[in-house]
Amino acid sequence: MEEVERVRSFNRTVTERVGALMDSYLDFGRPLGASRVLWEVGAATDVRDLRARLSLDSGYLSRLLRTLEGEGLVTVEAGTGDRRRRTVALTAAGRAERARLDARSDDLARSFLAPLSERQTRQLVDAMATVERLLTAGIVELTAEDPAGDAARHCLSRYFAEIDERFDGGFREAVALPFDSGVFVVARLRGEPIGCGALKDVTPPEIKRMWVAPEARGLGVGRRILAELERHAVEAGTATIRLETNRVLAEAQQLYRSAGYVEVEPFNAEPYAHYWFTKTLKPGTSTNPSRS
Amino acid sequence: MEEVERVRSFNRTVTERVGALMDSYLDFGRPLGASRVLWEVGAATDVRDLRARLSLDSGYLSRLLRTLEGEGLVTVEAGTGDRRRRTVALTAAGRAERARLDARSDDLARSFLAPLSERQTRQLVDAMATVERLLTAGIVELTAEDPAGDAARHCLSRYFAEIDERFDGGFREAVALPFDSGVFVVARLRGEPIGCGALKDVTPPEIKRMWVAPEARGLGVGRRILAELERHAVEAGTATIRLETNRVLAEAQQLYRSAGYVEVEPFNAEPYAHYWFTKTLKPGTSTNPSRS
DNA sequence: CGCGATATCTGACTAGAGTCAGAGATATGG
DNA sequence: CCATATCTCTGACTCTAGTCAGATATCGCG
Repeated sequence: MEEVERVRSFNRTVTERVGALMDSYLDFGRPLGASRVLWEVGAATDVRDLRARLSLDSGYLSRLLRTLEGEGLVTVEAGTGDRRRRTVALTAAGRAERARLDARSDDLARSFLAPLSERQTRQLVDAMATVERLLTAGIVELTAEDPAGDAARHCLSRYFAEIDERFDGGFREAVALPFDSGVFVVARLRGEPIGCGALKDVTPPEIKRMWVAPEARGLGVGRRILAELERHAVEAGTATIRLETNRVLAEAQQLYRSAGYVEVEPFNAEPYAHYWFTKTLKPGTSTNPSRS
Repeated sequence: MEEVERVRSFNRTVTERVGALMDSYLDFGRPLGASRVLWEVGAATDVRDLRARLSLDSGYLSRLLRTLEGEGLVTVEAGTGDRRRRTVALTAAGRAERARLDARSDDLARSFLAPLSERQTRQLVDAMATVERLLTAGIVELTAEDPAGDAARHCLSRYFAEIDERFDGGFREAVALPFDSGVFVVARLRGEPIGCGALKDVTPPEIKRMWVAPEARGLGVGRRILAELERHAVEAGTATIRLETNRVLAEAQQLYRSAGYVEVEPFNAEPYAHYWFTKTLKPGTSTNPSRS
């Protein structure tokens, strides 16, 4: 079967089958909207946050909350501090109802697995993980952004925290060679920044600050950031690109080697580096060519 | 991640992602119901069939057809023969609209694949095929039915037609040893019979008429039918079960061998058989134990 | 305090999706 | 030919989901 046909067939089958799950899932004599709210309230939440998370109209949400309040499942009270914002909390009955919803959802997930042999179960679960991972990978977006912006600073602080933990002897930004100017690329998943990378505009340009959030690893985001930075370098007319890395970052070295970087003698005095790499760029070639 | 949690996570991610596809898919300024009808009409169809396929209320479907008729996309005419039944057909405009729908659906399937590398595309497509196959396998139902019933006769006629084509020298039912009485199991997928198998009540009992529709192969249906027949044999207190098969049915032999059947000398005069198998049943054991 | 911004709520409205009870035309068995 | 069943259609209705325009309360700031 051809690829596109395969995807369409998957969509049909899965929406039908999972749709059936969702139908039962919501079948608590309560509209779907109300169930979704009940689910999302979880711990006490601001109405404002709820609205953002479920992207509901304020009037609509208000009415849904009135319904749930009427059923004695939630309480809505003016928040502490700002008394315009109101806080929703589950009552005991609400928590019980939410637990029922949870159990029901478990049951229905189990109903997918029940008719299968153990081997088939393993296959299905593995394949589901792969599909989920790759569908998620597909919606990661890369943008060149201001390195001083919120998203960039957020990524950098998580990056520095991580390497401070992983490097032998920790990491202090002031000691490392800086990324001061050049291109800064941020990867986002559903708006949330989940990775970054920089191309420092020295001659030849250097890759710096490559990082992918732990929860987004395995999606090929690092490879895409690298390819994007290389593209910028090629556009700027560069023939060579360089980078250095620490010995504990095994996964990064693996990425660089498989992307065609070769190890060279140290070309700078980066105190946190153990390996130095270089790659000769051919115009029109990149690590992960986009397809037509 | 635990299996059930994995399935739930898959459901969330996929419904969100594929749901987005469906939203655009239906976004033709036309309600979803109308699009679904437009899609299903395809070649000319009885209104009655359409209703069954989409499981719509007759009044509702009637109204949807009026809408499409108003847009000049379909024609509804009294059928030939029975003039109560009406026949729906696409007009030229309707076919064009359907082609647009089709192209749009292709585009959106492609949008899933576009950001992925070739290797990732292959992985995704493979994993989707696996998920689809195993989710479908999960809704196959086995029931013991009257061997003279519609479903059984339907399976048997397809079975005989298939082996008539595959056997060297064809197959004639009158020449073969009969299945006259015993248990007849039918496998159904969404109500459609897609496989069968029989347990002839001789001593020891014999497996006969094992068949799975080509479109349902690879779902483990044969194995389940076999296990079900063995279960019946065990319940009837039998220690041994026998069967014979033709040399061209390689996949069947593979199934029998992997299910613990061992080849023995011919025990009957079945003219279409080349191999004879037997298996000793242990109470409480089956080929594909159901899980708690 | 007054002003503009923010957060929530209420009322009025729309559209989609579907149900249900007949009505009317047509078939089929006796 | 008649009674009964079948098929489709129309009209009247419900429920869910969601939008939009204010009304009201509260906050932060000058």
